[in-house]
Amino acid sequence: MGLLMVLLQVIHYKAMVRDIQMELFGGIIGLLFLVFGIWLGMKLFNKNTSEKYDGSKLGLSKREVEVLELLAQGFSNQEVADKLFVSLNTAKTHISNIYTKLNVKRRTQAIQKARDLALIPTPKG
Amino acid sequence: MGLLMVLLQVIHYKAMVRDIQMELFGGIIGLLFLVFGIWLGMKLFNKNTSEKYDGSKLGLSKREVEVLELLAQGFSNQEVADKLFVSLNTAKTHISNIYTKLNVKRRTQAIQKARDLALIPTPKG
DNA sequence: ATTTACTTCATTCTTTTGGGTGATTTAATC
DNA sequence: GATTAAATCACCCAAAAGAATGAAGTAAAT
Repeated sequence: MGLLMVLLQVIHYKAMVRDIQMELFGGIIGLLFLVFGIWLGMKLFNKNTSEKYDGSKLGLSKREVEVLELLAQGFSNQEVADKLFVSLNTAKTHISNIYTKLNVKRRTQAIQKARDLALIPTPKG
Repeated sequence: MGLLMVLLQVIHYKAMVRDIQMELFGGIIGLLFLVFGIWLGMKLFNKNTSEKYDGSKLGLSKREVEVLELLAQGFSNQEVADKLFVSLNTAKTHISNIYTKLNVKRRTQAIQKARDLALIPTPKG
């Protein structure tokens, strides 16, 4: 009878341990699903947060590519300046240099060319 | 001894049932995390996926869509006017009306929105 | 016939954009 | 230490773009 009691105790103990493991396991699974969900959400609805676009071929600096992306998002010179925390003059200088390097005359053309050269993300993907 | 065997069988059975329930529970939790993750991913990486628009046409006239296409090709107001054989003033009027109807402030935004609404062909596909 | 929508053009005015030049600072490189 | 590339900002000027009007002709629909 004592042996039986011990046996039952052991079974009970193992069940408890498994419960804890189960909770841990469930938590990990949950986390994995969370990560996967975020990744999936990103893929499905992405606007490409961070991917490097190489402007080196055309001598575009990283700052200029940055400006280019803002132009492509439809911002005015002043808005670009604000978003980069620089003066309007600075923004205009960057933009002018971009036009020269891309060999275009207007911002709409610059946006087109930048997209065409894959210097900036495309609207859809 | 027979009673003991039965007892063990019952315990084992209950553990199995609980295992199944656990798996179900874990699956549900996983799904919830998945949904939450997707939602989070959407929130984090989506910048206005789609904006509800009135009708499919938004009240844009044939001529206005024509102007829109030229804008999207990077032409200046004067160039648009020339291509349509109208005066600069007329082109500007059309363009202004387009901005009003599309509810935008700049031509770059108009181009974007027009593409987004598939009012004009996209550069790629 | 009257209304309605579209297209056309004009004027006036303000804002934005673009071109050109030059200067300063900083970081990296030689 | 000198050179170089970036990034920053300023000033001036001209052109383009945009906002807000009004108006006139035309074609289609009611």
